[in-house]
Amino acid sequence: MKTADRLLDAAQDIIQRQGYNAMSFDDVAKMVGIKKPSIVHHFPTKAALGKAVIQRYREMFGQALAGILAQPDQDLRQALEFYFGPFLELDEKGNSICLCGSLAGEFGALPDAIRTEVGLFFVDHQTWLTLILKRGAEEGIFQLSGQPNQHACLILSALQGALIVSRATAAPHYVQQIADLLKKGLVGT
Amino acid sequence: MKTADRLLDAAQDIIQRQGYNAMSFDDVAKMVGIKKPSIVHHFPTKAALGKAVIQRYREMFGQALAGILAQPDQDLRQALEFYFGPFLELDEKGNSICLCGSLAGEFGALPDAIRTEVGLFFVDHQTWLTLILKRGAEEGIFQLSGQPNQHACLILSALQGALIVSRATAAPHYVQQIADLLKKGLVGT
DNA sequence: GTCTATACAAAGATAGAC
DNA sequence: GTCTATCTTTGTATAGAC
Repeated sequence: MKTADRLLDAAQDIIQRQGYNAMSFDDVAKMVGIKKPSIVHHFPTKAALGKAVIQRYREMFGQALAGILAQPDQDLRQALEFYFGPFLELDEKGNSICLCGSLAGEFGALPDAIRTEVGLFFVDHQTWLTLILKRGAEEGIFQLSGQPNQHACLILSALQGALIVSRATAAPHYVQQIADLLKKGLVGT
Repeated sequence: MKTADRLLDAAQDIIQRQGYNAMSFDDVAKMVGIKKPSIVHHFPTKAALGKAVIQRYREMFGQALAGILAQPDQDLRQALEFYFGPFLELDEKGNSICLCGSLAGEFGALPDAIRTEVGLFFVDHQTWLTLILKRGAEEGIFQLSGQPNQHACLILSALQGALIVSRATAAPHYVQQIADLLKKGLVGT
C-alpha cells in the first residue's frame, strides 16, 4: 500500500477517535512507521492532510450512495438499510464516530478548506436521503409526517448525534436502537 | 462578577465554539483580561477548569429540568417544549453547540475526569426525557412507536446532531425543523 | 489575586544530506 | 522518499515577587 494512503488511513483513524486538533504529524508518522518530516513530502501541511482525508471519505460515501441509487428495481426500505450500515458498524466497533461528525464538533477551530468539505459532506447526505424519502413517499412505501427534506435532516442528525452520545455513554447497540425507531417513524403508525 | 466565574464563562464559550483542545489558558486569560498564570490560582490545571465548566453546566441543566418536573398540573407537551428551548437558542445564536456535544466529539482526547462528567450529562438527559415520555404515554398524551427510553435517546441524539450539522451547513432554523418533526413523531399519525 | 519570568514539552514546518 | 537537525511558536505549568 502506498505511503500516502497509509498516512490518510492513520490521520482519519485519529480524527475519528480523538478529533482534528488531537491529530499531530508525529502521531500519524508513528502509526505509519516513518518520521514526522517525511509526511511533508506527501502532504505539505496539516490542513492539506486533513482536507485530503475528508475528500477521500466523501468520495467513498458518494460512490456507495450512487451505487445504491443505480440499482434497478431498488427496494427503498433496503436502500435506507444500506445507508444505516456504516453508522451501525462504527458504533459496534466502538471509540470511533463519523469523520465529519468529529470535525464538525470542532468547527470553529478548523481551517476554511476543511470547513467547506465538511459542509459538503452533510449536504451530500441530506440530498441523497431526501431523494430516497421522496421516492418512497410517492410510491406509498413511506408515510412521512413532514417534508422529505425534513426527515432527511432528522435521520442525518440523529445518526451523527447517536454515534457521539453512544461513545460517551458506552451504551450497547445504541445506534441500532435509534435506527430502529427512525424506521418506525417512516411507516406511519 | 467573580474571576472564577468569568473564567468558567470564557472557557465554556471557547469549548462550545472551537472544542476542548482548541481552548488554551492564554485564550481564556485574554478574554477575562488577566494573564495566563493567574488562572492557576483559580483552577490548578486545564483539566480542572474543564471539569468545573461541565459540572456547572450539568448543574444548571439539572436545576432547570427538575424545575419543570416539579410543576403541579404540568403540561407534558409544554415540558418537552421547554426542553427544546436551550437547543433552539444555541442554534439561533450560531457558531455554538452544546458543551457536552462538543466535548463528546473529542472524547478520545479527553482526560478521564472530563469523560465521566460528559457521560453523566447525557445519562441525566436520557433519564429526564424517559420520565416525561413515560408519563405522557400513560396519560395518553404521547403515542410512542417504541419504548420511552428509545424515544428519549432519539430526541437527545437528534438535538445534539442537529446542532453540529446546522453549524457546518449554516442552514437557517435547522434545529427548529428537527424539533418540529420529533414532536410529530410523538403524537401518532 | 495578579504579576513577570521561566521551565519544559509538543506542535507545525523548513533545510539539506542520503 | 526518507532521514537528521533545526527553527519558531504555542501550550501547560511552576517559582517567586508584589
